[in-house]
Amino acid sequence: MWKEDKYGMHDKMYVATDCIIFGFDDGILKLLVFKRRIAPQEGALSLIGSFVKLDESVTEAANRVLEEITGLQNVFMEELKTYNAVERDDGYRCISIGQYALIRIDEYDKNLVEKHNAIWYPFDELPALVLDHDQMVKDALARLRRKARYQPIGFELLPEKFTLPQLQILYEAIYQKKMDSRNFRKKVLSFGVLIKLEEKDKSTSKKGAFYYKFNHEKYQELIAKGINFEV
Amino acid sequence: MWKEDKYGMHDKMYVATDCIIFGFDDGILKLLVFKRRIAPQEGALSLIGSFVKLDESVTEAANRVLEEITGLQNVFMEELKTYNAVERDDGYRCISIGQYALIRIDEYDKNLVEKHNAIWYPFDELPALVLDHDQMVKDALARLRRKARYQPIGFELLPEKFTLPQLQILYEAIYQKKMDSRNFRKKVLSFGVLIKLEEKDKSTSKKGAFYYKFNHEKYQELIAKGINFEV
DNA sequence: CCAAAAGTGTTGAAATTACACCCATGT
DNA sequence: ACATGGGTGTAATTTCAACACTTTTGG
Repeated sequence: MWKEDKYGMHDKMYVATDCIIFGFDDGILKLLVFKRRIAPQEGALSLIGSFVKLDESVTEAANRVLEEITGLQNVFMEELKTYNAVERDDGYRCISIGQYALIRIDEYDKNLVEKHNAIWYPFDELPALVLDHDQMVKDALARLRRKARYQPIGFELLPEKFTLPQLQILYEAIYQKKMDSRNFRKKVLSFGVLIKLEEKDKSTSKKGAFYYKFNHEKYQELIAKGINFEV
Repeated sequence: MWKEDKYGMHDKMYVATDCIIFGFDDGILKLLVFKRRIAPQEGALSLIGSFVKLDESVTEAANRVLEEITGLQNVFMEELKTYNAVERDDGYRCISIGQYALIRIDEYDKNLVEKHNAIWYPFDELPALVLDHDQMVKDALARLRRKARYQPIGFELLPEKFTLPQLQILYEAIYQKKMDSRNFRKKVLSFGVLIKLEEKDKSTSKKGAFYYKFNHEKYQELIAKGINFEV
């Protein structure tokens, strides 16, 4: 099943990956969690995860579960850190690699999510999760906040077309503080990675707000030059 | 040997950790690498690492090898990322967790280092390393640069007592660029986490430079308040 | 007395913050 | 006509970057 094992004298263990899946909906940051249907811990909430198989990388494993549950591919996902305490899992020695993902909540497949007993929870209503998953969520949120300072990853959480008020609300949700709309616009537009569209979103006001989209090419250029995207 | 294994149907693999060990000596950033004494790849250079045992955490494993080779405990060490490509190691499926460490090069145990066939290499003379260890070094350096921007980890590389010119040379080595000494001092001192000592270091000039030490308590206070240490 | 490194202030530019009103439109 | 959210500019403050000379002292 696998090639010769030259390290036979050493210990092997399970390697798992757990996904901290962020979404943004209705002005609120949400997390996709999973309600166990079977014992042990039936009904308990956990992150979505999987054991890593011998013939897949950790990233592949995470993408596999993510697609199973949301139907989405090519989601923004990044390694957070490993959770490797000896006693973290009472099944057997198992380390888990936390990965956080940002998904566009308008794109995921509702049926799949329901079928897998997964639920979007607003962050501030999040109940306790199994094992060390609470810590993972805490770490992921801290990472998201830090990361959003120097890379415009906020866009990963928004639909293809979004308005500046939406973007601002997202950043306010991430940082948990109000921002000044004039300064926010000035800053965001100064990066030069937003393309203003003709179309307006009239769903939240009479006047309507212009849609923008993210200019990925321009962004790559700037990253290459080492530009700082702090908001 | 271990409690009941409830996950028997899943794959197990080796988990290793590799340490990217930074030192600072003679105004130069250096890396501690290890020359293999036995086949395969006799004479090849690699990072210092170990398999993780069932009864130790990854951090414990890394501290274990680090102490074995340098004699040091309580070294600054932090997880970098995992290296988990399916084919990264030709021995067997094995993921490695990279950890980078900063050590005070005046404190390590020279005899131990020699005994283990380890060598301090200046960064810009570093030859190729085995497996994906080159990538690990590259990632670690990038992380060090980023991290040094918002946390004063530079101090971890210096002796207990250090002078401002030394500190500046270190930062210049990390960022590979000259800095203005007036601006550098102004900035560093403005953080308020340095304590000026009476004593002077006369080893590099007739006039002598005042020693400083790092105020850990004050630093913790500031971290708690969320202060930014960008240099 | 002089070479060599340590130490020190000021000024202009740039970035950041604070702040308040008009606009467009569906009802 | 009015309520609602969208959109805009300016002035004060703070931060950052550039810049050159004096001090100390061992040899």
